[in-house]
Amino acid sequence: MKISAQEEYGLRCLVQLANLQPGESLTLPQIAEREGISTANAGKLMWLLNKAGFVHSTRGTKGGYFLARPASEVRLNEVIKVLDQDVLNKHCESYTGVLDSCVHNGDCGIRPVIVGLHEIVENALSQITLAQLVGTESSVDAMFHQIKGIHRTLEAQRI
Amino acid sequence: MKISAQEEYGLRCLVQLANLQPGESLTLPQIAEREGISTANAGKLMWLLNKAGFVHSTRGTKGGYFLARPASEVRLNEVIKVLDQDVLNKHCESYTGVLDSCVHNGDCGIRPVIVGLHEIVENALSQITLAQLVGTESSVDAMFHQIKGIHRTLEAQRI
DNA sequence: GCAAAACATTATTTTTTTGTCAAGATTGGT
DNA sequence: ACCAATCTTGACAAAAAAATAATGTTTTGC
Repeated sequence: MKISAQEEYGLRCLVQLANLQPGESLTLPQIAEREGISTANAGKLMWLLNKAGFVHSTRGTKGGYFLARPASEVRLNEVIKVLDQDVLNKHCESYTGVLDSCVHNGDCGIRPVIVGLHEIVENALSQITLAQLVGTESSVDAMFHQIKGIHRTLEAQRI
Repeated sequence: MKISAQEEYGLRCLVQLANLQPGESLTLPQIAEREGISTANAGKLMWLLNKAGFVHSTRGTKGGYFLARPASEVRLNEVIKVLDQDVLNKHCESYTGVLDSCVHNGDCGIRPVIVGLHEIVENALSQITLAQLVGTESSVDAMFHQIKGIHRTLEAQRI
């Protein structure tokens, strides 16, 4: 179970733009160099993010990329959704009524697990905005710490 | 972000064994047929699970696979860990001190996100046992429902 | 003891995912 | 107008993951 390379590096590139001052922008070579990936690869990621409306780009000599929306209004679950098909795969889409051809219709014991994980991850990511990832001091650690504490509580109650 | 095919089908095969009565076992062709995968593929999954000590197998005409431990003592995070390398990838292993070659050392804004998701998913899976997945009525839905409710509470508090 | 049924293990092929290349299009500066 | 820097986009190559094939080993029943 993992974050795909596209998801991870796409998100990293966005964070770079979130760290810019108003009016600044970054070129593809600049972005690529900082992430240790090729310019071509960065280009594809930025193209996805551009198409989805997260960034704007200008061509020409003084061109580059910059955020299309304030960092505080960009939630991570939306970003991830664009960089890959979905936050979690849903092999059992019949659970949500989309697909009926799954061999596990009827008695699929693990379907609730897959769907439940999907919603937990989506929920956690939806609570994080790009703005929380700028600079070195992030408020993300605190949030995850609190969520983990709650999980421990659940466990103690033997749900 | 997704569960790999190996993780999903391996877990499904285990659930099949968890649904057996004491003394019963299932052959590879039986397991494969119920999951809609090839016998060879099921064989590899069961080999992994066997090597990790989750199942036992007997050869010969009356052979087959059965659980090596009570279903109530098998937690899903352990199963997933065996079927893939880890519950979530850790591109930034320098965070835990394992790898220092990551280009993002020093100012990696998304590292807490990756590590935090890792722990959330691991934590959720550790609360589910194979026993909770037998039959049609599972207690997993209820657990996830409660966790999701807590996430909503967090959101309301604007963590 | 022999044959059939079943698991064990390694190698190969296929598919999917990632990453790269190259040609085109747009802008800014001179 | 031209050139250089930049983004855009489709085709292609490499790597990883998944699935299959093939060969070997063990056990049961006769």
